[in-house]
Amino acid sequence: MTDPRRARLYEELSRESRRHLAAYVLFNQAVADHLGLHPTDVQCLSLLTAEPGPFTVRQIADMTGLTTGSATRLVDRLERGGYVMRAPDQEDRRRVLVSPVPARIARVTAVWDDLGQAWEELLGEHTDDELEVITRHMRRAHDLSHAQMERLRSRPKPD
Amino acid sequence: MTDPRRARLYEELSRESRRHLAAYVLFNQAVADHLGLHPTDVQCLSLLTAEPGPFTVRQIADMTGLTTGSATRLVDRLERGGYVMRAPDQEDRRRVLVSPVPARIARVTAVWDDLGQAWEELLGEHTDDELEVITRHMRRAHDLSHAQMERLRSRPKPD
DNA sequence: CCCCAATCGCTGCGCGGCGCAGCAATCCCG
DNA sequence: CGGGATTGCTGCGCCGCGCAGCGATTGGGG
Repeated sequence: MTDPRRARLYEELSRESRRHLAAYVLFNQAVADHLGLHPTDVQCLSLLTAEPGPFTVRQIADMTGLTTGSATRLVDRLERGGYVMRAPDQEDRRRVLVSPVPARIARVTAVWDDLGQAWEELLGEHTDDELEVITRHMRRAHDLSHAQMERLRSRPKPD
Repeated sequence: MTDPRRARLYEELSRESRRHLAAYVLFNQAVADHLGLHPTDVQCLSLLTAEPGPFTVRQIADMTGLTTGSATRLVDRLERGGYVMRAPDQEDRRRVLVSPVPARIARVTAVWDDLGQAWEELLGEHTDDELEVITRHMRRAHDLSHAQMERLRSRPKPD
């Protein structure tokens, strides 16, 4: 059951995961400082560009974990900065479709691409199989985090 | 050079990484809400428990990316909540050593351990080699993020 | 031995992101 | 056609955060 070697592997992965995530938070903050934005804004742009298609304000709120009110303010900032555009949805006139502005977004992706090369060097040392293993783990970790988060939200708080 | 299959693997890993990181941020926030803390506080506790030994306020500031002033306030909150203890450093009386309070920290780790089981199930489907691949990737990604962050900080801002 | 620069942690101050509650507009369904 | 649900927006207050400055302490150079 508790193979000490496996336990050690788990422990180490846990540790590295925390450090990795902490580093990401710091890195995200550095990018935000560099661009004169807020970490939330950069995070939002990352999500907007990760998947295609315009998003509604509500979708952005759900993705970032803020309320619709704060999401409105977030889109306000991004729109004022020229990073996104608002457009009314003809199908449902209550909705507002938010689309990234490629020309402006390029300033952000330029920072990412700058590291992209270093990233590719890092990934280049992996075989196809290894990359798939990592990717699969990411996806499953994402699904698990998501499920646990929802479970956590629908549970009575201690205190 | 640009093997389309490799390019697709990179693309997919990039996408999953973003989603994974976004999910972590949301999950971290959910944990914070659940405990009545702030995401920063939870993040700090995660780092405090990831590595042993007391930390100075400055170390905490560096780890979390905030200023020493904000780190002081952070430690204030954690101390008021009973999660950490302050202790003067005899060797250097300017410093203050911050140590986690295990009994109180247990409330946080309890939340994590609750998912720990699901995590082990997830990890259990991997072979030892695969786990090492993932761990190694995490570590190298951490190192790269850290290096890129420092490079980003010591560079002139656009605008 | 003393003096001065550097470091550490703490504290007012103001900014601004955020949640909350309420709003009008719009859609959906009976 | 009417009532409830949904969407996005807006005051309001809270509070985390960076900034600048403070005293205390340390280490090093003259």
